[in-house]
Amino acid sequence: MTNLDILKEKYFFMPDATRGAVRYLTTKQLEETGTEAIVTNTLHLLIHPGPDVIQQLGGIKKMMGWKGIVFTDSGGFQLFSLLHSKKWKGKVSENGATFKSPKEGNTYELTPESSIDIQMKIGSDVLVTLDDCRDTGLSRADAEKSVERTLKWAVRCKERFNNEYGGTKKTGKLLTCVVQGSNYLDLRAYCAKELSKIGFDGYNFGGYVIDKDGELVVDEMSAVIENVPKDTIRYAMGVGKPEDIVKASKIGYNLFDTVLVTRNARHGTLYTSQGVVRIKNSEMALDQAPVDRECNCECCRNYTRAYLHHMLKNGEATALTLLTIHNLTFYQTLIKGLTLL
RNA sequence: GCAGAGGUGGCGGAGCGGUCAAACGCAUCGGACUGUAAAUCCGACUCCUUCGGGAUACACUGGUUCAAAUCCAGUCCUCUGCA
Repeated sequence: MTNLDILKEKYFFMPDATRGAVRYLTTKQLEETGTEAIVTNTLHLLIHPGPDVIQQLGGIKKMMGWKGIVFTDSGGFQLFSLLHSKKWKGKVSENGATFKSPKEGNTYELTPESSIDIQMKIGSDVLVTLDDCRDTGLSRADAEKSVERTLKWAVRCKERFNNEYGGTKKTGKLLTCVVQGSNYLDLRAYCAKELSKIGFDGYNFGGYVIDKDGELVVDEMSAVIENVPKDTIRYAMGVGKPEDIVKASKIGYNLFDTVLVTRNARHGTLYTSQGVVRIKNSEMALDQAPVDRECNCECCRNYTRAYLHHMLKNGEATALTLLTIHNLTFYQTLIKGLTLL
């Protein structure tokens, strides 16, 4: 059994392996970036390949050949981004959500209980309670509703985890919750306190982490940290740009994930010790330097900016792999350099 | 050499009298991306501009018209059938 207590003792950056794979990386390449934990997604894995299939295959870790830590995000964020925004057909109610997958048309139900069941079948190490995630700029009334629902669902998740599976004692797994409250500091504090009364292994900052100007919502994040027990996981979900991870770490968060690392790599925005480098820009065409002179990843050890520029602009998938390796290595190096804990 | 089709912005390709600085695609040049429906999306792409506009533009040269990428004549090129 993996020693999960380490999650409370140091900083981690988790790349998103939404469907059970960090896009364009093999599990070996993923390990070589210094990654120790990943996040997979309950809702995506529910649809494909389905929790029963994963269970029959021995769980996500066996499927992936991954020896590190696996988080499962509960699907709360997807209920927001796909259902509330009406990109998918479905509805969210007090009991949970029902929705149709747009490709196959199958109907699914995601409730606090089923979310836990699915996460158990996936075989994750750290589960996340289903939450009612909303957009920023929410009205007070809607924010209150979201908090109340998130609290009720958290209770139901914990009961399911304990009653059905025997909790951490029996499973060795951890259960973390999500704090909502939008931009209302008192609601954030209230939600954090109430969740603390219930008791979880970790308290995750949920909702949107940047405001409309792209600034990290540090006040909201602080309001949560101040009302949560010490010696727990403090996961800033969706954070963020390198400078925002540094900011969040100073507030007291120790665990991060963001799609920016891998998505931006694919889109040609690279993080380096000298700042952002846009590899697709024309000035890179003859640049024989590595992406980052201070980086020792496979990409920077072996390839020039010019070569990567050429490959990415011309659709060679190898570039997506190499650039993802670089960005993720940069993040893991950054996270290992954080020393406040 | 007869017959037919055609020459449009970096390329492909619409338009066939005015609302055309010219659809759409590609290429090019920027930008965005924050618990991933994303190898995606957005913008720019003749020149100048005090951002209101202004000046040149649809092979070339003339012409018809208030008005031409669009109609007419000639010139130069290209492609396809027949010899």
